[in-house]
Amino acid sequence: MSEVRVRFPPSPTGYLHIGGARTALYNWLYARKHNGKLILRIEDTDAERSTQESIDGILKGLKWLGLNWDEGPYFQTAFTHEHKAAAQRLLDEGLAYKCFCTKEELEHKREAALSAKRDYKYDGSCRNLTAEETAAREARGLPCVIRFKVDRQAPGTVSFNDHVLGVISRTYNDIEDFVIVRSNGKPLYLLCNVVDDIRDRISHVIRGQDHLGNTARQILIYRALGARVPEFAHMPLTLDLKKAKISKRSHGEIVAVQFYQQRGFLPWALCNFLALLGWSTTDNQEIFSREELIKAFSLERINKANSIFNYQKDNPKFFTDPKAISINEHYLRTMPMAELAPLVKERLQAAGLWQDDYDGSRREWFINTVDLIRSRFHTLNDFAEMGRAYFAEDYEFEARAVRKNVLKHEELKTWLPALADSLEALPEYNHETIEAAMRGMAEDLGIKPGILINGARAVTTGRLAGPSMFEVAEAIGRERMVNRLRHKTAPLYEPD
RNA sequence: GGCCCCUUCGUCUAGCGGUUAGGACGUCGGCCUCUCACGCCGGUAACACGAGUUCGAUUCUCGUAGGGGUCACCA
Repeated sequence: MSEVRVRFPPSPTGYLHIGGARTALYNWLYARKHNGKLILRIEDTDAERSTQESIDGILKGLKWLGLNWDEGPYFQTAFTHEHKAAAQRLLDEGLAYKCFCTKEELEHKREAALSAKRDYKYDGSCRNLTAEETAAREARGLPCVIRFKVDRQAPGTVSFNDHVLGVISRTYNDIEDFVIVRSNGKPLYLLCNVVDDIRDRISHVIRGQDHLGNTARQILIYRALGARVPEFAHMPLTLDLKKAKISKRSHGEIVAVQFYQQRGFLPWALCNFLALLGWSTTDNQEIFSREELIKAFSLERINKANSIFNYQKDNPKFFTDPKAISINEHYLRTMPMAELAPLVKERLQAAGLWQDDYDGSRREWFINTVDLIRSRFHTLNDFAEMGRAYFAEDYEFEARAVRKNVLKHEELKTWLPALADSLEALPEYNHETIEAAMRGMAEDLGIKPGILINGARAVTTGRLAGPSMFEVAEAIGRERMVNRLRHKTAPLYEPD
């Protein structure tokens, strides 16, 4: 079996979105699984819309996701001469012809056909022009496009065995003589893409089902060019809740890979989620390490039906597909601390909360603290936001926490500073002695321990909920705890 | 409209003639408990419809309906 070579060919007209990322992921998985190569090719033939910014964004997105490529990025515009040469060759061999019909004429015919509810296809007006007629028109300086000549005689249908969908066929009659080169001399996507895939020796074309309609025409080009036709696998599309294809234009940042990076997603968690959007295993495994996923992946297990990206706009709890969040949470609380620590570090640095000794003398404290708080976090950003009180003194107080756990008990104004005294006096300061102190004090006061514990939590972390208060107190440290209980309690009782 | 593809819980899906139709996420209830989360236990919830084939259809065939894609001198 020949080498597996797949490609990801984004057109740089915007950011990398999750649909594109998923296509890249599937190609990447297939390449890795078969020890093949992934080629990155930037299809920048549309000079109008292509931007350097977009190219940078796409490359950055792929790198962040960890989808490394083996060749490229190649740029389609660098091979324009090849595309033109291919068109010329088709022309020379009589497999394509020049068409002098104007855009206006065609537009007119198209509209007429449409309004008459007829199917429109190019009528082949210029197909049978003699060499002399063609030459005469060229001599008059008439602009022309080059059309591929679809052979309507032979077999009748063009078909291929799609790795996802099975046998797909289309009759020649349904295929019009399509344009491969514009009147300004620029070759079109259909041609460029094939020429590039031939040059890059692509063995498997794994792309979205939105390309299904291109495939038959492209196969015709492969054949006309005498090239081997690659294998095809058309992935289902991802739609929104209203079943519309997701797009940058209509869905904005929610579909941008960069958005997930900003919101504190773990790159592999996103990959894992994307892999599951349209692909599964028989045993229903859902959490995969890189190696596991590469091993388990196969084109044949890709679902035929489109899948829905399940997100509700303006839902603060689920700012994206709940499943994506849940997978992210899973990794967040189970991944090795050695891998998580640097990621948290980045976020703390960005928030100005990082201190260098977290990497040095206080490394153990840092690791333990992150480990302590991670189980109720959803994203990396939470460490700097919900977890701010562990790393800074200027944390905010949740209104509900203050109302429910502080203001409700006027006496806490004196109890909590008293608790500070007792913590300060402890001969040993650890979660066990802290627990004994707090419970003991509650008993002495004849109150439920929860009142003291929850009050302490609200004052020292600003939050209604969190990990075991005794461990929190240990993590925050005696000095800071005592200080917070003494000085941050009373002000909460003062009206704004 | 033509052509092509698709159709199992709200969502992602398992299933490849005989299952109490399974799992995950969400949701609901419970346990745990200093709160919340984690974790654990349990509940809710699906084969689009109609014919056929068959002893038997979620599964095979054909229709119908619905959804999607595509019909450019965009990629």
